[in-house]
Amino acid sequence: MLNQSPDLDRLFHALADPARRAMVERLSRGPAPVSELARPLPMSLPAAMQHLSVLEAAGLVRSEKVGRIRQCAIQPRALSQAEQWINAQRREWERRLDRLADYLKTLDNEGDGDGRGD
Amino acid sequence: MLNQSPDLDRLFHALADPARRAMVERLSRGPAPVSELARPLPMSLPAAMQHLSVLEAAGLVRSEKVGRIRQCAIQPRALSQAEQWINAQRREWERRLDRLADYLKTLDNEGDGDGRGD
DNA sequence: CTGATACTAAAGCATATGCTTAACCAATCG
DNA sequence: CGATTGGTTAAGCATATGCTTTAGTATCAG
Repeated sequence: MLNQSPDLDRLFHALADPARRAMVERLSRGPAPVSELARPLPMSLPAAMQHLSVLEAAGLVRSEKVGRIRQCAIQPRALSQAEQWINAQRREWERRLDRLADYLKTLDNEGDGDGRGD
Repeated sequence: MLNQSPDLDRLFHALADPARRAMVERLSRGPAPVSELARPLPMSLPAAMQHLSVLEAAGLVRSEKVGRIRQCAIQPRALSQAEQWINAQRREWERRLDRLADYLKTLDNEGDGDGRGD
């Protein structure tokens, strides 16, 4: 029954850390080298690199080495995958609320002594 | 500089596990008792309870004990908080792409010998 | 009452995560 | 050339996570 989705696992896990979200937020404003992503973070450069590799593994960031600096850029598609899952859930419970409303309306039409289905 | 958001931390972390997403997917279709959430999962009931408490801590699920069963229901607001963060990022990089397009257009209007700013 | 059901609480444990420091490599600067 | 900058790798370690089993506590059915 378990709808296995290693993609979503990696994606949400990558977004679950403030340092990694800060990197994504920075990259949403345009490409940047590793050291610029790392500078505002309260940790060593190697630690920041590890966060970056989590983002790359999740497909959220792509990077390319030019000279001795590594330019990083956001990969918008990955983010929309997460959004799609969330939207799917919302559609589902909205559908359910609609059905519930219909049902209550039906009760309202049929019986008139007691409209409470609680 | 780090935009601290323990809410988003908990939220995305809660969604980063297939068992927990399966619970959310089930609850999107309507309320359910703990044991029904746990049944399809390849783990013991206590393990499932721990996942459930992660979902509750993230505000994704609310539960109430009635008699000896605990009824669980999804809490749609939490999900939209995650969605909002994702949307904010998208707006940001779309804005950036727009600015970039404008800039390129400007170059196209001004100079006509060489339109490459690369 | 007795026993089954549904959940809960606690202890223990294997593995994963998130950092650190130290050492290293490659590109650029003086 | 040697020194500096930007990045990378590896080892080590403290803590967190994700389960397990065991042992409960209420609730409800008969």
